[in-house]
Amino acid sequence: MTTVRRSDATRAAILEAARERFASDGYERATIRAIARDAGIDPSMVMRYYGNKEGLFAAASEIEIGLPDLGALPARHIGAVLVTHFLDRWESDEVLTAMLRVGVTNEAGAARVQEIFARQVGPVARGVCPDPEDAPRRAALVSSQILGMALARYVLCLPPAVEMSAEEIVAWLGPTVQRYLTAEAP
Amino acid sequence: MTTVRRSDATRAAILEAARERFASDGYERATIRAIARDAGIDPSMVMRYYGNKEGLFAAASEIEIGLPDLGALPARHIGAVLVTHFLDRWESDEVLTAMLRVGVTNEAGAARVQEIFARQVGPVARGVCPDPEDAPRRAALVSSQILGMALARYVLCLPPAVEMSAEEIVAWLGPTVQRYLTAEAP
DNA sequence: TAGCGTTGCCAACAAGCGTTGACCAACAGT
DNA sequence: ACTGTTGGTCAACGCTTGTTGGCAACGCTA
Repeated sequence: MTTVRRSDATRAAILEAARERFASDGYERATIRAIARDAGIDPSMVMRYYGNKEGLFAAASEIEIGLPDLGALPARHIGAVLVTHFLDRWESDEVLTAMLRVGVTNEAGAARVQEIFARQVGPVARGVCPDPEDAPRRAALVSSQILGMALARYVLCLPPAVEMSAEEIVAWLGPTVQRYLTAEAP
Repeated sequence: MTTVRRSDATRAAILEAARERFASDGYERATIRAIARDAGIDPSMVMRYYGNKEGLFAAASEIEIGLPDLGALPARHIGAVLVTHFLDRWESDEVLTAMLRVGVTNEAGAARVQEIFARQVGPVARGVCPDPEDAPRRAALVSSQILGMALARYVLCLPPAVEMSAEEIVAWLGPTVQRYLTAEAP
């Protein structure tokens, strides 16, 4: 049983501020002081509730991607569905952007990205690709394209990538992902 | 006329150490003190020769991608050629990895990545895509796939991406890039 | 109303950062 | 041999960082 503590609001405020700062500044430049200021409390509270900076990041990047029911969908459209879903997920909050930014300079962050993508797109690949043995390869290819678009659109902000509509991106990347998943090995 | 200074060796040592540190640690964690230690000199020399940390990074990321003669090649294989070339370039030294790592947390670094990719794959796209007006979009799509693979392989180090051979990667990504460049808009 | 755990602020710590200026040794030109 | 320039070190500066411990106010329970 998990009782409701009086400090739950503060804890949530800290997490929200942390996610924003990690997403926009990366791990090193997102200082505990700035996060505490955003949350309207003292820096020492962050330490009390999350131990240290690493613990704070671990808590802030605790998420569920929540891929939809993969098996029920027609295997023909799996590429477009995957791209759509990740695009939605990326734009719904800042957690994924934070993870990507942190993953580039921080060991724990990289592990987090690795784990999430392996656990989320790995099974999908295993389900639909011709030879289950190279499912990891397929998953990595898919991840490279999805992470690359996220990098270009949300982190580096290449103007054409930012201006494209979600539909356009799905129309372009969908077939790529589809091929990475279902085509015969070249 | 550029005379040869006695300190050129030191300057070069600093640049090499800086590129290594920026590539493996990112902008913030690559400290001037550590770079100077690697180069075997005093931190103050770095300041004397490059002004400040930003100047050092600017000097360390001064590179030429040097795309081969794009027009002379058959437009049918442009995708594979592009992927091969970038893969080579990425593995030949640490400058591109450094730029990618820094570009994620540093404003100037992001601008650098943006500029290099716009100036290098932009013209290629303008030369081969059906409608020159959406060449920037094509270039951004190509960049997203190439940067994404670099991210997965050299920064995040997803195991399958690291283990794939260069030929395999070209065989998979080549057609993608080819399609982004030459296919009719979907 | 007394006691106690919780919530929060404040002040400070040690360490590390980028950066600066004074100072010394070796060289080059006259 | 004298002098100005260059290559380099040393010690320190002001500042920010993550982190810590003490202390005041609050709310609950008896």
